[in-house]
Amino acid sequence: MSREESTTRTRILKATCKLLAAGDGQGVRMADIAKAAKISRQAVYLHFPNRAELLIAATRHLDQAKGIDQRLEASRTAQNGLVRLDAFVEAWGNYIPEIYGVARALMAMKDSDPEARAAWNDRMSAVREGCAAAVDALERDRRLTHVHSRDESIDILWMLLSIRNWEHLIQDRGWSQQDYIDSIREIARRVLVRSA
Amino acid sequence: MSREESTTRTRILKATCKLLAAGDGQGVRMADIAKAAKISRQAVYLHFPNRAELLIAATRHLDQAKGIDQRLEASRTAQNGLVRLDAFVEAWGNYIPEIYGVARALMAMKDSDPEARAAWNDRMSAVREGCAAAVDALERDRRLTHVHSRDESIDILWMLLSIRNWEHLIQDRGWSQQDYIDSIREIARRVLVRSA
DNA sequence: GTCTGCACTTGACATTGTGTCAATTGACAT
DNA sequence: ATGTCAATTGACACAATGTCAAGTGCAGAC
Repeated sequence: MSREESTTRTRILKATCKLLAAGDGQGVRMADIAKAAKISRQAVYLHFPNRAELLIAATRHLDQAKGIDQRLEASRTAQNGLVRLDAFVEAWGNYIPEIYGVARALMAMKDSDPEARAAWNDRMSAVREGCAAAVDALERDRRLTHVHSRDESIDILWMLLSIRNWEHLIQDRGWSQQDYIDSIREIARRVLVRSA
Repeated sequence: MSREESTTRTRILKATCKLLAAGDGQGVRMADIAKAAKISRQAVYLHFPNRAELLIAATRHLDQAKGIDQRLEASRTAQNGLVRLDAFVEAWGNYIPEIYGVARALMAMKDSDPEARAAWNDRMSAVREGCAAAVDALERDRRLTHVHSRDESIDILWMLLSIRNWEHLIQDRGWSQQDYIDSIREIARRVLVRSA
């Protein structure tokens, strides 16, 4: 939200996010986006070279608009590793539904477009950093189970928090967001944390 | 393998599986499959009405050729719930790499084709039944943690064993198959099993 | 032997969606 | 007035899927 600069570029990005969030999913074409932004299809190409770049820009736009960085940053202020783990699970887990539409489109594109793949991996590595920070905080408190190594623990937490897992439970199995958060938090604790 | 009936239909299915397993991934078109099966592109359409049905038939073909049913059945003979859980994790987890290529193509198609989606869900519900059997066996032994309900436990095990999670760890993070199996087994135990 | 049916081939074509190109319009700034 | 810049319009190239119609070659029946 922040600035109300309604440049054509941001109108396109907003339209893209809106259509993808609506969840019709597959059926979002360049022409649909143009129509939603009330410009011609060709005008979209004046701002974005192709569909992949548009989707990438849309995720960045969304990340900024939703303030994901600040939200994840919040978990950094936690006093100890356990609280930090919980806070991170909650912050990211509650962020997923807000970006799912766009994320889904980008995930699909990543199979065919190397640029999209790179952008996606970049985005995911940011999440992984959060996982690493949480794991390291546990380690510092000597509360990390050493069934797995540090790096393995990070990968496991990252896997648990993947958008695909959210999709599995919420979309495919009909879980509520609250049940999802509660379960993932519990699983993360059981797998990563040992009793004091 | 079983029968060496080299009908055109099975030649097409074998070619499809082979190309998809090769992992080039996105770049498998109907024309590629036809060429690999040494027939004309149009002949493929004499046997399968469209790409979606071909992919669906290919997964069925692969499931049968690899004997997935027997392999999963093996875990049913386990004496107790814990052994059964381990056996199921191992059987399914080791099956994933053998079908990943075809599964990936079908997963991609499921976003756009309702038939593919239905076929995929059907396939996945078979895996879920295995998860349910393992959870129920634990329940019978009074070894199931009751942090989650029975149904939630099933969904969680199913989520842990999802192909996407295998993809995350093996493809994206470079884990070995052995590390993957060991970790998932360990996580499943920690989440589902309580000490005797 | 020829006829018939069947599996397959050949080549053309429709369709959908992406991306490109060139000519034009309209507004605004100087 | 003129130049510039964003956007429009319409035409087109390109993949890839899927459809259609005519033709080929071969095996089995009579």
